[in-house]
Amino acid sequence: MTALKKSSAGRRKKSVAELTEAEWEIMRVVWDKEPCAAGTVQETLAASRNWCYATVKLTMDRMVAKGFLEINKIRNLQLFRSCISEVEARRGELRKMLNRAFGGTLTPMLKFLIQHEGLSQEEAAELREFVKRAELRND
Amino acid sequence: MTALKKSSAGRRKKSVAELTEAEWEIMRVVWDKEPCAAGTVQETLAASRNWCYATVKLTMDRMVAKGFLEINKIRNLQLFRSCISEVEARRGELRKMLNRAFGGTLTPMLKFLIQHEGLSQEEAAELREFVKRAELRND
DNA sequence: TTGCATATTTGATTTGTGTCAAATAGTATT
DNA sequence: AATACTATTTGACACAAATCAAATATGCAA
Repeated sequence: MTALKKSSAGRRKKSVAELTEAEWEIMRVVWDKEPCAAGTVQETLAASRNWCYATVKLTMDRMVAKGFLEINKIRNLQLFRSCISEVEARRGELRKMLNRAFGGTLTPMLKFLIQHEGLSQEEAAELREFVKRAELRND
Repeated sequence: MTALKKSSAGRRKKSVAELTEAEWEIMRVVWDKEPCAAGTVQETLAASRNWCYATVKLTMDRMVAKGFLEINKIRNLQLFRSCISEVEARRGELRKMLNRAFGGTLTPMLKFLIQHEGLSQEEAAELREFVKRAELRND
């Protein structure tokens, strides 16, 4: 069936996180700089997104409520850090996509990639390399 | 870089569609039964989603506004048909996921699959088969 | 202790999605 | 034409996300 592994032995709380686009942007900065203040995130994103401080801060507060971030307060300063890993976030995104567009299993997506997304020879070779390595690991 | 092919020669209008979950559900029925009436879609989905007719109809009307569906009217009956293919919708979903979670390129995702999603030996073999076939086609 | 300079919180607005109930309109049947 | 259906349209409402401007609070420096 080539489905994504649903759940293995030791299950973490909610390993399938679903972030919005804005949340992804913020998370990337947090993963990179945590622990960090909202102002730091806002400044870091200033180049690409013209968000004012209040916007970033409020969004981050909401992310705390959702369990994506947590705050560690030092005097008047709130330092944020992530509660979900990039792996979990990626897994969530991937799973959502697979469920929506490919019936939840991997095989149809791979087929799609090859049939419709024009995997070039080099890309295909690269993919094959990955597969080989995966097989070795599983031996 | 193993990026998704951005755009080839003959470009259709907007081949990167982004559907909501509800829209996906409706689209699946439309692709399967088009041309079809809103009532048909509502009835078909009745088993899984308890939506009343007006909900489905309004959502479909909004999808027309977005260019996902079109209406062909016969007397008092509106027959809907899709304006985007399943391939386009899948591509949109895939691209969105790649952009958000993997920097927009395929390679990191494949790596992720193998490293974190536990591709089994059979799955890996299956994948390798696909790759091989893809290579043959590209020769 | 008086203020400036941050950091934080609040209150609001806008937009989009999900969801209907109710009002209309059109067709078909007596 | 009057009735009974079915299809369509309209007018909400709730909620979540994105987005700020403005009001507050706090800490440091003169």
